[in-house]
Amino acid sequence: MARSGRREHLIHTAIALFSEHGFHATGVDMIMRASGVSKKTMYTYFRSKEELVLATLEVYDGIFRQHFVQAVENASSTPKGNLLAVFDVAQDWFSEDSFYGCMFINAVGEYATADNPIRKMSQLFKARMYSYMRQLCEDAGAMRPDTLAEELALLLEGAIVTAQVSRKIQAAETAKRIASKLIDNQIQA
Amino acid sequence: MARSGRREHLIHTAIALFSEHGFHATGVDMIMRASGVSKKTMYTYFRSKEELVLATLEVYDGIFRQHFVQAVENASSTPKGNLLAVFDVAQDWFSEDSFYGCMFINAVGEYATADNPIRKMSQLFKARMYSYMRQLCEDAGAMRPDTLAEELALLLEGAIVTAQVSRKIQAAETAKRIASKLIDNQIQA
DNA sequence: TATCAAGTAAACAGAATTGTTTACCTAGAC
DNA sequence: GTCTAGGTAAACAATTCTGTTTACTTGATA
Repeated sequence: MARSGRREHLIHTAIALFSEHGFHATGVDMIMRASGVSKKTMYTYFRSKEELVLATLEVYDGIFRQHFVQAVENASSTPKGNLLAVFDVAQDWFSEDSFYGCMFINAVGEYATADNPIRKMSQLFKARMYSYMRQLCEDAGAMRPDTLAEELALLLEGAIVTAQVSRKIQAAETAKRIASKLIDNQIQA
Repeated sequence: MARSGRREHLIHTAIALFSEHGFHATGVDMIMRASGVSKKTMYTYFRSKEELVLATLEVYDGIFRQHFVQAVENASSTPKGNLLAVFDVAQDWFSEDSFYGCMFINAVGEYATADNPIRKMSQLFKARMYSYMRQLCEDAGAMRPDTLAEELALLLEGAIVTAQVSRKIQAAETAKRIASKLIDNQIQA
């Protein structure tokens, strides 16, 4: 098959393997064998492992946020409901068998130097998530949407890491409970 | 020198290198060269790299928590003040040049499988931090110390990751502001 | 001073890493 | 059917990784 779906297939395999085993621990051989693609083909689509990592993160950014936004919007039709739904969606995420924390947080743990493009991409992802949440805050009529979004984003990060490290799925509920108070403080019913 | 400080020296070097570069990306050669110790000596103190990683995390657990508790206790003499000081101490930590996030969170990103001893050690560290904070909550006369400690621990995790990934030192202040409300809700002045 | 434990430096081994090259195959376009 | 783009499988290269071994050095001690 001369189908160009190979690149996407490689990336989807890479998402799964990088998530589970980390970036340095996942060799290109592993990815190439798992996706049933020859090494030569892999290196025609990606000039280096770093390029593959970057492409993987970029695609995953799109997939994750699209899914996230979709799920939040499905859960509620009011802006305030959406803000709370963020944490319900998070809980569903934490409950997945293939939950290994946030891929971008993990990436920064492995590529920490300030100028590293992988690091930068992770930072960008977080900035985009913040942007989305800030918009929700604004739509919900928050008095200080910037502040509220910062707070809710921080709660989400805390829940993710707690679920990942301490295996506490209910961290999502904890975060939601706090979020609820913060939201009520800024939005009059 | 037949001094047995070599083991400690190796571990301290390892703490710095693992923090900055991650675990898989840091080879034993790097650690051994950086600490001016021959490879043979290194392998007499640690039977494998995994053993070195585990010893490093164990020592760092002690160092970090001792420093943390000390700093919190120095900052305030009242239990309630201690609870808030947690986030001031965190901000100082985030401001260090050598801040690369929480070593244990990063470790779980690289060693994710449930039964991995490195993973377990990270989980234990978080449990110990929680214990400490729970004790502070109890001492401060919180109505539900378990709940409050869970909330504050989650806020701390969120601040750590936000400071690490998004380079927002002020995440500590954001967390502190939220913490302050939660504490006041559970403790009558 | 002779001894000995503990260390260094460096070679070595074997596996695994990223990346390249070579020889072969195979489905479609013509 | 033939040609060809694009693929596979596998060998190859160069480096790096963990871990071992060997030969030499040094400092404390009896």
